[in-house]
Amino acid sequence: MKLLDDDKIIDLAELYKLFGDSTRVKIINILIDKELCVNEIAEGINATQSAVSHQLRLLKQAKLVKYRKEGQAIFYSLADDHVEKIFKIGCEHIEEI
Amino acid sequence: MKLLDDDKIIDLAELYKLFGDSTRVKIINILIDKELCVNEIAEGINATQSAVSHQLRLLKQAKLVKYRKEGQAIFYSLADDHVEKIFKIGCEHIEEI
DNA sequence: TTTATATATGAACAAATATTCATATAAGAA
DNA sequence: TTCTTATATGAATATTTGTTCATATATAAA
Repeated sequence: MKLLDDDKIIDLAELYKLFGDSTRVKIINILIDKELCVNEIAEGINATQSAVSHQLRLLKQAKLVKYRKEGQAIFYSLADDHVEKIFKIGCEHIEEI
Repeated sequence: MKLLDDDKIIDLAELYKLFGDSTRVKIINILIDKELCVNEIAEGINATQSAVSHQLRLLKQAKLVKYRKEGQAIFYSLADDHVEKIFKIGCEHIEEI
């Protein structure tokens, strides 16, 4: 295993940072296997619409979630399998401690 | 996939948070496949001994690294395969964006 | 014992960040 | 158009967090 260069290290840290907040982890968790609109997410995780929207923006920027408009609603879902994979490998780790 | 309860969500976020800082990612990266003492780590990643020591304390608390004393030196290494696994799955993700 | 080396730690400071509140934008319904 | 609903966003605030600096602890060498 070679050392990553600094740019990649920073990218990697930025990626994990997004998983490093409980509101965002809740969002990712609730989006596993389904798509939900912002309000549904907010209700589902007991957070305000604003807080969820702010966090979705970060997840969207990092391409961890994708979205689809339908009327007034905007449905969010996980962007790809990697997101769930990263989530699940973390779960495995905390189960084993 | 069921929703994790709040305690697990918090544990999970705490775990990822540790991967969400470039100094710590560098430490984890440099410890893959070998053990190093604090000074070697500090030199290897261009950080001060103090900064590295502070971060090692966090990694140690979370059991992401283990250590072994030998004379004055303290050799650190990754605690288990999970750490490298989490690291590598993150690498895969950033490679693909 | 004194000196040197390796590591850890507490306090202070600066920077990053999550939430709240108010409000803006956008889309549909009346 | 006006009203309602859904979402986004900017500013302010409070909290968290990483680094630095100084110093403490511990081990080995002289």
